[in-house]
Amino acid sequence: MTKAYNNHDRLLVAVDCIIFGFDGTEIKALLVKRSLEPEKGKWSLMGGFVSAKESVHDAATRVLENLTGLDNVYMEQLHCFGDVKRDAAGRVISVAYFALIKLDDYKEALLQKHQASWHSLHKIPAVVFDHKKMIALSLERLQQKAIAYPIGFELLPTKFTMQQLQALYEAVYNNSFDKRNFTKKILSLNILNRLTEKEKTTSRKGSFLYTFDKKKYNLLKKQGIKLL
Amino acid sequence: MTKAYNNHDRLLVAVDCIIFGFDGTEIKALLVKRSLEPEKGKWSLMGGFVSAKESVHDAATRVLENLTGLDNVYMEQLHCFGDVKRDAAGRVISVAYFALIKLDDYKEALLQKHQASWHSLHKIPAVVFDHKKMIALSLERLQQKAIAYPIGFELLPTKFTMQQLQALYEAVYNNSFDKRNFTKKILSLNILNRLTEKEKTTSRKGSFLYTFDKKKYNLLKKQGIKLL
DNA sequence: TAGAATAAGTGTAATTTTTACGTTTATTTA
DNA sequence: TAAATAAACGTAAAAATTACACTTATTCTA
Repeated sequence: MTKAYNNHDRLLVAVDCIIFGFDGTEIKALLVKRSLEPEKGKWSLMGGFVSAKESVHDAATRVLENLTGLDNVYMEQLHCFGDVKRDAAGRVISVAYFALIKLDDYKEALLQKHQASWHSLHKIPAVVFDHKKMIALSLERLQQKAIAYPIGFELLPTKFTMQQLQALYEAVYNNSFDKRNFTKKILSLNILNRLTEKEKTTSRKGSFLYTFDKKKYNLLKKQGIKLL
Repeated sequence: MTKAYNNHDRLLVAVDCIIFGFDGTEIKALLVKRSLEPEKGKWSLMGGFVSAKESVHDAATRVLENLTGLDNVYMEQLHCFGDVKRDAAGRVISVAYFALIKLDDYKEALLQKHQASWHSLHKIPAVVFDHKKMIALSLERLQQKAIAYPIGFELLPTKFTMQQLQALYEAVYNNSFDKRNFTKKILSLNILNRLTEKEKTTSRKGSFLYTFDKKKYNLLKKQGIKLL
C-alpha cells in the first residue's frame, strides 16, 4: 500500500442481498433471522462482510450461494448504502445486491439452517437497520428491469404457460393486464418458443408450454428491446 | 463498536464523480490531473476518500463542491466499484456518482486550481484505474435518465431555445431528430413555459426562449412520465 | 426601400402501436 | 353425449409516431 493513502479512514464494508422469488401469484423476498448482535433474531436481509481479499461482487455471490446453495444466479448491484448511522453498532457501509431465483430451486435444508423464509412484498415484517429502504428500492429496480429484461428467465421454471408469465408481470407491476393483449405483445417479441407439450393440471383443455429463447432475446437486445 | 464486528477487514472507501456538462453541441465530462501517487499527473475523475464521520453521499457532495464551487447540484449514485485490484496502490473500493452541471457555472479559477478540463465523451483520453468503465457506465445512465427526467433542467441555462434543447437530446443519444416532431413531443408534455423574449444572436428572426416549469413536471412525474 | 438571405416556426397524412372487448375450441367428467 | 371448464384467438377504434416542405419574421445590402 502506498504511503499516500495512509492517512485515510478504513471502514467495514458489507453486502446485503435482496433475493426475489415468484410463487405463481406473488413476488416474494427471502429474509433471514439475523444471527449476530446487535438486533440478533430480527428479520434481516442476508448479508456479510467484504474481506480485503475478495471483490465486493464476489462477496455478494458468496453470501448468496451460502444462503441458497445456488450459483449462476441472476444478480446485480442495487445501490451502496453509506449513511454514518445506518448500522446501530458502528460504521458499516453496505452494498446491496438484488437477485432473482426460481423459488423451487431453493433448498429446504438451507431454509432451515438460516431460519430463512419467503415474505410477500406487500407484507414485509419489521427488518433491521435500513433494510426496508433496500427492499423498497429493489422493487423499483425490479419493475424497471422488467421493462427491458425478460425476468421470466430467472423467476419461472424453464417451461411455463402464458398464464404463469402473465401472472408474473401482474405481480411485478401490481396490476392486471388483458389476456389477449398480453399474449399478443409477448409473442410479437418473438423470444418465446411454443412447445407441442401441454400443461394439463389447471384446465381440461390444457395450456401450451413455452420456453424462453435466449438466442433470439440476445439478438433483440442489440436493437434496444422493450418488453412491456 | 460491537465486538461482533471486530474480526472483519476494514477497507479504504473512495468516491469518484463523473461530472457532465453541455456546451451547446457536445456532452462533456470534467476530468482532472490526478494529484497524488500512484499515477500522479494522469487524467482522472475527481475523487476523494470517505472519512469515518461522513456518509458516502456527503463525501461525494464534498468532492463535487470542492472541485466546482457549486452546491445544489444534481447528483446521483452510479455504482460501487469493488474489484480487488482496481486501484494499483492498494485495496480501495470506490462509489461512483454522476452529476450534471451547467457548464457555464463552472468557475474558471477552480478549473485552473485542479488542472481540470472538459472532454468530449467521444474523445476521452486515457484515464487511471477503472475510470474508463465508470465514464462508460455513466453515459448509459445518463441516456436512461434522460428518458424520464428532464436533464435540461440541469444542463441548460435557465432560459433556452428549442434548438438548444434539441441539440442536447441529440448529443445525449448521439442521434438526430426531426425538428417538427421533436418540438411537438416536448411541447405536448406541457412542462415548458414559452417566454415572450427572444434569443436573437443565432438568427435574424430570433427564436423564442423557454424555461422549464418544475411544478408542472413534478405533477407529471407522479403519473410516470416518458420524455422521449 | 425593396428584395435577398437566413434560420425559425408550423401542419397534415400515412403508418404503427396500443387499447378495448366476446366468441370459439379442446378436453374432461358426469 | 351433454355440460362444464379454462385456453385460444381476432378485429375495430383510438392514440402515438413517423415522414415530409413550405411560410414567416427579421436583417442586411444593393
